[in-house]
Amino acid sequence: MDQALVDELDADDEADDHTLPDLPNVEDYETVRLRAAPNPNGPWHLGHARMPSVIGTYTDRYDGEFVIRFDDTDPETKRPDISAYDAILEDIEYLGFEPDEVYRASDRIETYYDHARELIEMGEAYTCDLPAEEFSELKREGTPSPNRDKDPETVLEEFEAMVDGDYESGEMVLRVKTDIEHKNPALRDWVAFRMIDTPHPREEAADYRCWPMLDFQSGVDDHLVGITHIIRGIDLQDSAKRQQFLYDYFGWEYPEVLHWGHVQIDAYDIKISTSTIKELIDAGELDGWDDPRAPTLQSVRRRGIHGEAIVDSMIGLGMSTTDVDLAMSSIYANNRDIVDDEANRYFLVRDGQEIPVVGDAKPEAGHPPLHPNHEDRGDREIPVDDAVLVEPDDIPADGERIWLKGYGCVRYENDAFVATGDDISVVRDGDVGVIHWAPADDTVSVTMRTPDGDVTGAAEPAFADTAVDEIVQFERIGFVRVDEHGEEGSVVYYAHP
RNA sequence: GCUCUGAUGGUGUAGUCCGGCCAAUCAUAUUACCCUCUCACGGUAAUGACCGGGGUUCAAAUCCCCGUCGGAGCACCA
Repeated sequence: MDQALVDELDADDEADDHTLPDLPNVEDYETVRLRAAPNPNGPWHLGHARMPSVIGTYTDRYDGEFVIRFDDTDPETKRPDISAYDAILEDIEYLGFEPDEVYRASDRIETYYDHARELIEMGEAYTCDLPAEEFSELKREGTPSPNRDKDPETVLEEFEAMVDGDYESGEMVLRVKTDIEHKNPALRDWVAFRMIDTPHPREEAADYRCWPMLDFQSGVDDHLVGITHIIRGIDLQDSAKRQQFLYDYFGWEYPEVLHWGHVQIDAYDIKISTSTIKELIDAGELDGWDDPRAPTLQSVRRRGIHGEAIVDSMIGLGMSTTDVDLAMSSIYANNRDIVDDEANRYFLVRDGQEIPVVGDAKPEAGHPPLHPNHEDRGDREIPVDDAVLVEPDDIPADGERIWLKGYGCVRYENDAFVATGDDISVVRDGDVGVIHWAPADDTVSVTMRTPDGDVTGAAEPAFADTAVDEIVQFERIGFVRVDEHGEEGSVVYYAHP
């Protein structure tokens, strides 16, 4: 490799490195450790890809470590879906990252209990049996709960009763003492543990009734697991401030923390939320998480979009705290970059109209190339017997010529194509348009599943040679992923133009 | 009501900390043209933005103030 090329590559690397801002104070830590903390309530939608994309990119940059922690501490309202744990890990793998460690909060309940006990002994937490609305009222006016001054022994006793499941849901909580007059009401004496009657779906955790809230669980874990930088959404803006009280009591250093806004994706009719998608699947309006109409990672994966294309787009969003709209066209452009060179070309005729081909100048077959930029890959062979299929919109006016790509020029006369014998110069001169086509016989029937619904068509015979999982381009239509070659025909998933 | 937080073209982003090199970067999008037996790829060009108003300054996207608009939290959700 010559020096100029090396320099150029280095320059490229550098440019890539700086698409995301540097993390703060990385030099203060031996190893940068980042975590994604998903709630496993379903497979991921497109928006979820941002966290692993950014974290994975940072871990690569700093040679750090990537931790996944399932924050599955609400068996009821955010009930985990038992199959989602693996589905999410697969989604991460699809995006091209491999977590160094995987935790489940529901495995670590005893640890949270231990820290709660410690906190109680320090006198910094109290059990509170006030109904939620009543406490909320007091909090608004900055009045402490009457339970706030209980002595630690009583608190500990009552907390152990919580742990033992002696209370019903709603009867008792453990609150962290913060500052009941804090100017930000969101920080006043927040709940650390509450009772939940519904058993956790994971067998290992099914016996617990006393569950930590996110701010407690996540705060304790981030420290214990050695997270150096926390990246999270603006919905958790106040979390760090809440958890800071905990860190102060325990004498811990709070990790660096960054926030970002929400991501919306254009181009989908469906609302991008796990629960909405789940409802649509349950109602039978979507075939599953990988339905091409679903805004999920499983869906775009099946459509042949590389995880890398998604990661690139996510990185392009940067780290701003404002809400952002991600255009699918950005993902498509990235993907086209990746697949165009490799994707061989084929013809698919949708809604084909059969038109006889006549004339002495009629070739026996068409031979379009597999790839216009790679002659070495050779040609396809499309035999023509008596007729071809073309798309209705492509049929020229009576008396006009059209070029059947890879085959030759024909004139449309009396509902038939008459071979003219013209050479390619008629196309180069701009007199004649070029269209794709298929033979009338021997085609492969194809169902193309798209985000806008299914389309059927007939593909040229050579399409049968493609492999399942291969990305090909149907000329003048777009890129598709071959999903299945079945008895009834083939199924492809449409990626993008 | 209280508390955070933000605002650069259609979209995303750089620049904002440390004012001048910013008549504002890059990508995407759209539109033309070139290339081409695809409406792909590649190439060229065009389009298009500093939320508003004051102030400080020789000089403001950048600093200050006031508005406007947006997002978030004040859950026994994550």
